[in-house]
Amino acid sequence: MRAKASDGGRTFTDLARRAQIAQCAAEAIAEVGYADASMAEIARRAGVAKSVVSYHFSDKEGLMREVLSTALATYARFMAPRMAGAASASDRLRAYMTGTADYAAEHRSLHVAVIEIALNATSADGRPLVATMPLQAPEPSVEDILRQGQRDGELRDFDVAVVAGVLRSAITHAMSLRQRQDPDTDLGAYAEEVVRLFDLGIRR
Amino acid sequence: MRAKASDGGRTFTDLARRAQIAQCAAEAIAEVGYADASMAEIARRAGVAKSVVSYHFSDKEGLMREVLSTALATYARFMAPRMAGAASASDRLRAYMTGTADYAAEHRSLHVAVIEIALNATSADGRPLVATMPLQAPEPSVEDILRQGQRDGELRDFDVAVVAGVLRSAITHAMSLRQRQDPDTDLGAYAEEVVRLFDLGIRR
Amino acid sequence: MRAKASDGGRTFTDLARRAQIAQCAAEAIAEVGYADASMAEIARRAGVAKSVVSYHFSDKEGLMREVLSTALATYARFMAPRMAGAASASDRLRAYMTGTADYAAEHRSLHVAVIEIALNATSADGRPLVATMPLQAPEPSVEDILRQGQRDGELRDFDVAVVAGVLRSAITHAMSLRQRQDPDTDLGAYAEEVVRLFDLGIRR
Amino acid sequence: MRAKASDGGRTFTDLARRAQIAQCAAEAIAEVGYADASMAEIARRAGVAKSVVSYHFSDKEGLMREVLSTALATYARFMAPRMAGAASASDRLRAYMTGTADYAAEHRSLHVAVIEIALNATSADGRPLVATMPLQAPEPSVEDILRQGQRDGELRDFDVAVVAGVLRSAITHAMSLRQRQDPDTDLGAYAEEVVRLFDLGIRR
DNA sequence: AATGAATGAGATTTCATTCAT
DNA sequence: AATGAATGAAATCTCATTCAT
Repeated sequence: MRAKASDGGRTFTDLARRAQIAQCAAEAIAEVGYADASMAEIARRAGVAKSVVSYHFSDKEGLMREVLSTALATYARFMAPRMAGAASASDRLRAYMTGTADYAAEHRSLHVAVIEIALNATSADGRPLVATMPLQAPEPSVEDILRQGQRDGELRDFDVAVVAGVLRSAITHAMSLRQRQDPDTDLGAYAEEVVRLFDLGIRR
Repeated sequence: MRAKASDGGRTFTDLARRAQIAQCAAEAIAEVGYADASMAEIARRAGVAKSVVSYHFSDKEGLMREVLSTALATYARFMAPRMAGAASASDRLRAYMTGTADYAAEHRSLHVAVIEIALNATSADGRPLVATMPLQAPEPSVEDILRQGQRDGELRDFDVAVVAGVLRSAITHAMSLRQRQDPDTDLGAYAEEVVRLFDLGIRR
Repeated sequence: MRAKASDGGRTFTDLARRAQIAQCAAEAIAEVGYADASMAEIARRAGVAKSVVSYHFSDKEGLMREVLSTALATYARFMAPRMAGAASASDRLRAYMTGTADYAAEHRSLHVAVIEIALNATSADGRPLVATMPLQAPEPSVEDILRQGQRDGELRDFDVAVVAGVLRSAITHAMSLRQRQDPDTDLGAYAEEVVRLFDLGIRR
Repeated sequence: MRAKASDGGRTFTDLARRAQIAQCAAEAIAEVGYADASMAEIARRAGVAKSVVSYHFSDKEGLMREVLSTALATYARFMAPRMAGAASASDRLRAYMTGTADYAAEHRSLHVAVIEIALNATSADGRPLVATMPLQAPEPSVEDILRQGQRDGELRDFDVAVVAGVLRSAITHAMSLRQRQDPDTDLGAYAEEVVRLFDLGIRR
């Protein structure tokens, strides 16, 4: 009898292949964009036949879900220790932003791929793929942090939904665009700049 | 002999058709997303045959370029009077942001289409389409305004490229996402919130 | 402006192509069976590219529907005059059987194709294709004729559904099988034999 | 040394596996139809890996041949005692028909599977699979019975091939269709109806 | 004896584009 | 100026089959 992993009765080699293919998918998406990251292109990068991808994933949708959940898990593992020490809202926001920037630098393709998938991938029913996934944010959301800061009197009064959206886009889209324009961008410096901007913009 | 317009030796009817098709393309993209805005879908909305679109534009890339330049021209015409009265950097930024929000409300499909095209359209060589276009911002860019503000001592010291990028993404991607999540979003209020955020964040 | 036919705003050439493709589809199905009558095979027989078939029919399902309705219309046109003169139940049954045999001889591929499609084609939802079509039998069904004969005292008492099913299968499957086993079968003689069998079997 | 069975040098376990897989294949075909009874589906129902099926059968054609010969043997074993007591042609036909109906009720999937395979399965050369098999009817065929009845003066004069075909289709296709339309059909009553029909139709 | 993994062939369908009229 | 018709390329997915273990 073969050794089975805990996940859904899959073997280790199966899990390894899945991980490898998901990784190649992320790289393909990050490099050529979601639209051009076809199953054929992904297979090519993984050095396997197209049908191997279909063998390991029921669907393209299934593959994208794997990329997303891999990325989310990686992100959660990456962020947990960085968020742990922070108590005040501004400390937590700083941890969130610098941490995410570090993550983007270290896992560039995962980070870009998630953005691309979130923007483009649709489920079979036509709805955005992310809308059909239980994307439990691994820790307190940006909205939660901001609300806490307002309750504690640390942050001024503002529309949480708006500021959270702007903050998130600063650390995702805007950062990604910046990096695309200038591949040598220092993401650490970028994050520091954004931290300062928001610190001044929302503190009491 | 036919009447010719100044633009590239095209007749007036030709120009009218091109404009009509570009408009329909923008609406299609805004409504169903770049990926699903096929030439067939665009032609359907314009009430013409697919081949008519190909007749008026060398290829899909050409059509997208037209949408972009149309949008840019419209935007420039829309913004010019609103930027005219503003002198200080913060006034100009306020004019830029509230103006853009008004523009997004009034020319929803053009605004969304530009974002979609910028994110998704690729040139034949695989590079993003916008990277191959001389997208001269019609008037002083956000970067210019910020730099001026720093020179005048009105704004504190910060990395202009970073802040400009964040500011732009706040008024484009983030606003667009917000509108998608909550279609009833009051864009005027959104802009005011963002104006305040950046005012506090970058003033001296 | 092009000449348009009455049917759904289609041009004459369009209708001609559709008819040609449907004909080739019927021939392909009759010759190699439903399973092996792929879109590629059908296109090959029609001497056009695969995509031409897709151009004229939304779906494979759409093509099969066309084959069915073409066959039904042809069959109705073929049978109408033959059923017209018959009054008594046995005359009508004779007309039905000899007529259908003649039809099968004259329109072999249509006849076989309908049987194949009825047995094999499934709609998108998995249900048999024929179940989703309003297959209005062109004239009184076999069931109706049998019931009439019983009412008139011309036919003995029996289960109409059972006998109708056997009779229909005699003139479709059984005849088709017979023809496959012996391609030189005289369908007229076949029909006469079946007419006599049922005449004796169900008369009062 | 392993115990070998007489059949083709196969071990008992081998034969058991083959029988189990063939049984599952029949069930799959009867339930989802020939087209959807893929090797994967069959393996799934047998609770083994796809490759196990390929291991025990040279190819899909081989598996179908096994299903057919299993069905034939089962049918022969089922019918033998029922045919044994019958002497006259009409008694034998009655035994044939009621016996087959009982068989269809008792071995539903085998019965349906055989019909499906006969209609759909093709050999590598494109010809129907059944055409390439020596389908020796295990005992006196319908044709034989009819001929005997004519010789004995019990049955009238008719084309044996035609009537045999119709009779067979009545008890196979027509019955199967009837059962599909109305799953609660009483097959015994169905057979009785058909027995009477043919009794009247062919007796002297 | 069994099987997980891999694969090539082929199915249907979509799309941008071309061409004769 | 317009368009119906056609087309090749490519996308996703399924399937029977093979092979190393």
